[in-house]
Amino acid sequence: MDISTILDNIYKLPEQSRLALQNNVTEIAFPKGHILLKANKVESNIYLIKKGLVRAFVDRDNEVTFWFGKEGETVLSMKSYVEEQPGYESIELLEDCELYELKTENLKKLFEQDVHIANWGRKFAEKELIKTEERLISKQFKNASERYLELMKDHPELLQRVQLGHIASYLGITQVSLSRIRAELK
Amino acid sequence: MDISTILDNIYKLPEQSRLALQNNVTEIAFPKGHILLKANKVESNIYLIKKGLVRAFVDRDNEVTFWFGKEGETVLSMKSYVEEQPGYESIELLEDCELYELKTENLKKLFEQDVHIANWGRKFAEKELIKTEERLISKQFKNASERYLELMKDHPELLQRVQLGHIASYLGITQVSLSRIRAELK
DNA sequence: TTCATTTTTTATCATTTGTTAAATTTTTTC
DNA sequence: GAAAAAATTTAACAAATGATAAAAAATGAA
Repeated sequence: MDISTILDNIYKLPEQSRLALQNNVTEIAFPKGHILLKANKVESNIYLIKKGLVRAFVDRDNEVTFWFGKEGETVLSMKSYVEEQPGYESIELLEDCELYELKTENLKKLFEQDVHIANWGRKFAEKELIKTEERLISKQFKNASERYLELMKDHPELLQRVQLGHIASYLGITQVSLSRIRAELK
Repeated sequence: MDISTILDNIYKLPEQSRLALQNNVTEIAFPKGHILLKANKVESNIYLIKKGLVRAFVDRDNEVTFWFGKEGETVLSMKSYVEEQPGYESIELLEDCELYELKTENLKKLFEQDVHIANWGRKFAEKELIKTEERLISKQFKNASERYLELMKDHPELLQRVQLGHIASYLGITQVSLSRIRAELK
């Protein structure tokens, strides 16, 4: 996926602003299994996914996956990005990935200088906010089985690309529960 | 709570930009029980809470409260604000409220014209996003009892101001479950 | 391919949360 | 302040999900 397509999908930018952003982007690739961002660390880059799949997870006694990112999506340590504080999540590559890397520091300078880029950043946060809020509501309304069916409907490709343990974690249930649910649906 | 304090708490604005925002704000009051924003409707205003308490809820077969807003917080129909589409939530006043009203249309013009205000809007969305993401993670890590204790710790005043049925809904459990949890904690 | 490792499923039992109904307490209204 | 209404708690049982262990299936390495 092309960098200009990714940027414009978030918010359509005037050519000049989009180029200003693109000029700060470098391409980089990592293999499956690589840890791109680490929890409890102030991260200084964000990434846009050109190709591949990643997951965000929090690791306390057990490990909880709470986000998947694929082509066109933005990978960042939310607390680092917003508050310049150590983040709660780690990002692991679930497939070999090609990424566009962008230094948070440079992005923040652009936010101050260019109203279009500031609005691009605003739209990015707003869209993520809606997605997160909808998931929170879905979690409160629906049982595990309904959430699984919803995920199958909205993101069927994830079922092909992600192992079920991570899917279960994302749905907020154990892998054993997910197996049971899948068996009941047959 | 003063409008300039509320605005600056989200993101410190230069005097001129802050005044541009303030000039678009009008004060308005509604009594407890009033429905400020309605689900399935494109809402054209957002509100900043000067005084009082509100809840956001989704109403399908049962009613789920997923957000409380108090002094200094921003009330909006997220889908209306971001996508100009009918929102999923209604907002009910849990106390008599004094509000600052701001037309979304005017705010969006300011976003295009003033880079500081655009960054104010960006920061607002980013901060809400972190709060929402932390709640989603909390819901996946913690059981009902732990979430109740967390709420008591982080927002003890809510327990005084909100009836337990709404708290239970916010925690994602039934009122009966919450009563049981409270009894066990004694 | 074959063996080892990892992932997924199945089974059993324990725990948590939901449902319904009734009792109790608190709040509101007259 | 008394009666009515609303909110909260308690109780008993049902349903959903978790925990643990073992079996089966899929994947990866030699």
